[in-house]
Amino acid sequence: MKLTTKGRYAVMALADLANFSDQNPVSLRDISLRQGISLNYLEQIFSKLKKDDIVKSIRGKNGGYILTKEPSRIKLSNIFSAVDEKVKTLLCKRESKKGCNNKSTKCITHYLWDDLEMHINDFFDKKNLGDLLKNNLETRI
Amino acid sequence: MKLTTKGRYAVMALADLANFSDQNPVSLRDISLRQGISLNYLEQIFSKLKKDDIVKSIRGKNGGYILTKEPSRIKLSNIFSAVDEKVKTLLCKRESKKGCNNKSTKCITHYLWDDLEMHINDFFDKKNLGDLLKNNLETRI
DNA sequence: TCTAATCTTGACTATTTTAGTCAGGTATAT
DNA sequence: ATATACCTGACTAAAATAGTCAAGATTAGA
Repeated sequence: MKLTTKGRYAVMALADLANFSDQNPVSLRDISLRQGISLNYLEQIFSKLKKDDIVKSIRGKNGGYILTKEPSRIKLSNIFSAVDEKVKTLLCKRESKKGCNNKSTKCITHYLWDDLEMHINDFFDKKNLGDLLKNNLETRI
Repeated sequence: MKLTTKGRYAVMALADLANFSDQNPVSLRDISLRQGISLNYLEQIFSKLKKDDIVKSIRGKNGGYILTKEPSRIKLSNIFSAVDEKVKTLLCKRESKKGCNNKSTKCITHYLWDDLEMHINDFFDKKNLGDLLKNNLETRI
């Protein structure tokens, strides 16, 4: 089980965005330089964030991105789902064969996996970008 | 983020083992047939489970595997760590560059990932094979 | 109006991981 | 003896990851 860089980068980039945008949009180029993430990759990530209405874009010179809402109103679960970072529990492929996914008899790990999935989603649902920024401020010197 | 089949299969196989071993060892061939998991793959998995002392083996005819302890004493976290199913949080590779992993300044997502890792490990630490068997008995018809 | 900075889009690709397979062994009950 | 198990290591196809690359569309400012 692993977390991918896409979700991580998305969070880092949005945190950067929140930090550096005072009214003015922030360009991906700046984020790329500050966070050490490839510009092209950031473009991919931001197109998804935009589609899910987490950021909005301003084109042309001096353009860039800004958050559509306050950091405290952006849940991490929103960010992850935007960039397809989700918990996949590898559903049993044996539905027809052994009756998992069949009302009466689920395979023994079925509920366990469901349970974990809820647990993790819950975790990300409770944290927002604002928490992260605050926390980072406290723990940094 | 996803869970792999290896951990899932390990749990299923061990549950099967617990169900069908009344003193006698259970062969992988039987587990393979009952659970629909490839025999060769099971062999790989069980060699790891054995190395971590979760099962022991009896070779030769009428041989097989048995649990080394009661199901209630086998934590799921033990099983997963045995088969290398672990939470990998993709540590930032930028240690030297930006100072993550450096005492004073961790990158903004660092604590978040640590936190999640603990959260998940905790989840698996609290559940054991016995719970799973009991639960399965209740929910099945 | 030109141009540089910026977003936009889609196709492409190398690497790694996953989920196994395959081949050949060793041990032991009967 | 021999069939039934475990044991081990190398191999591999498919998928996911982590990007790169190329060509365009928009717009601020000179």
